[in-house]
Amino acid sequence: MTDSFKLVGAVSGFPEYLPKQQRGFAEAVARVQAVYEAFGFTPLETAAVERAETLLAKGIEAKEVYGLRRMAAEGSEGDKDIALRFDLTVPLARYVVQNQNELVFPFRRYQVQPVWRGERAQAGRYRQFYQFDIDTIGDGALPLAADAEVLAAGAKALQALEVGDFVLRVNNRKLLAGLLRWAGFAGDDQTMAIKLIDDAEKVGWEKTEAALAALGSKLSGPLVQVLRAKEPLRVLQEVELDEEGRAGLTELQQVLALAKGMGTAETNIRADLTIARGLDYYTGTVVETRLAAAPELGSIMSGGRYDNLAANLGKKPMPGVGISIGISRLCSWLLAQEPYASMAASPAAVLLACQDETLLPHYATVAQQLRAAGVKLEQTFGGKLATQLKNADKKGLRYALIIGEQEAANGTATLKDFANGTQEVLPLDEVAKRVA
RNA sequence: GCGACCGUAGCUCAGUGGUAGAGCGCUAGAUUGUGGCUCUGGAUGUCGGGAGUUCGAUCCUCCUCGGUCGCCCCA
Repeated sequence: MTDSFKLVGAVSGFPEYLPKQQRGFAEAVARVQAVYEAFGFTPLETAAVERAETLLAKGIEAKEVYGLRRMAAEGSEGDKDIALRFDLTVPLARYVVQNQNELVFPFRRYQVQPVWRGERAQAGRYRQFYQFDIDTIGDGALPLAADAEVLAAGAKALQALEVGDFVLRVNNRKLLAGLLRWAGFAGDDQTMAIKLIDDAEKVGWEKTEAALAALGSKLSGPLVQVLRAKEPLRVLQEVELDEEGRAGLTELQQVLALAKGMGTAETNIRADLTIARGLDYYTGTVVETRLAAAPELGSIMSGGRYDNLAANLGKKPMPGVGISIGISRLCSWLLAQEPYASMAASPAAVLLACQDETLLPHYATVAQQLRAAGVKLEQTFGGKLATQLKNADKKGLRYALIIGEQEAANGTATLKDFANGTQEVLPLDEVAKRVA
């Protein structure tokens, strides 16, 4: 150990995995990726940083955004307008506007990258975390079917992850706005009311109803009844909505019907008028998702329709719709579940042990032959055999190959199976077949 | 950014105003080419850092740094 640098702990809120967990995370990512590619979403990565101006354009709180500068930057010396992205949607909007002549619309992309937020770290809440997003961006117009498609793809992704029961709770901002106007909220009061509704599950509906009344609604009681109704779409027939509200209702009904038509199970999706979403760029469909097995995680997949996000950056309207899986937070629970929990720390299936260091040239040949035959094989180069085997078992390798003087001389190997403790001596060219 | 709690072995933690312990892990052996189980032995600590009180502080006080949880916000 050198003393040429000072070793200090990892920074809180910037999680790092152990090998086994990292493989679990990679597995989760691969499963989601496979689903999204089946829908034709194409992979994309964007830069970790954006211009601060771009990030802050949408009324995001500046205190949550990390700025970037060189340690020794002086005065007006560059880089001070650069900041780390806090989500993947805003960078996507910028990317699409910038490359609109090269892209084919509607543009479907998936993106799994870290984002950064300047908050205090807590359980399942990090300052650096991965999001796994899909979005579809239209050129001028984007049909409602695109909303349904991202919901259906997201639901399939969660199934592929084997998260158990879950529900996509879908609402529509236009409908919610109409409903709030019906209840007497307009302008800033409407924004406040949305925040109150967003908080309701945490603080309780009684308090929320009182707060809504205090905010000036004569209809806070009926409003809460409608919001919480078991079958909100039926109850809404009784409410006299304005034109925008009715349009939102129609959109919501269509999106649900289309998503089900695209294969989303009846039990995995439903209308929920209490879903509001904090971010103010949503204009239509909004969705949050909760796991039955882990409700404490909150929403692990959320998103919605934003008709104007890209319009701020370019001239043409570029409506988009997308959902984001909070895969770091999800994994804080998921990696303790099967099949992730019993995942091996090593990707290798076979340990080629070193029984005798003078045989290393022979081992090298054997290793190459087995890898060429498709065997994932890890080698040790010395040490006690017992320790080699112990470590291989601990890392989750299924087999060990032991080759001593005698085996080397007659072209065989002892194959040990950790799963049941058995072992047998085999000709080398049968080993690959046996461990396949 | 605000509030509460916590910092003792690699990890999880116990403990006392008289300079420290358990479990797990690590390691050696029982078991001379063989892991997981069992048994026996061994190593490991600036008791987070600094200052103060005291004959003496890991323990009491203050400051500081770090962590956890809650609020805000959200994945």
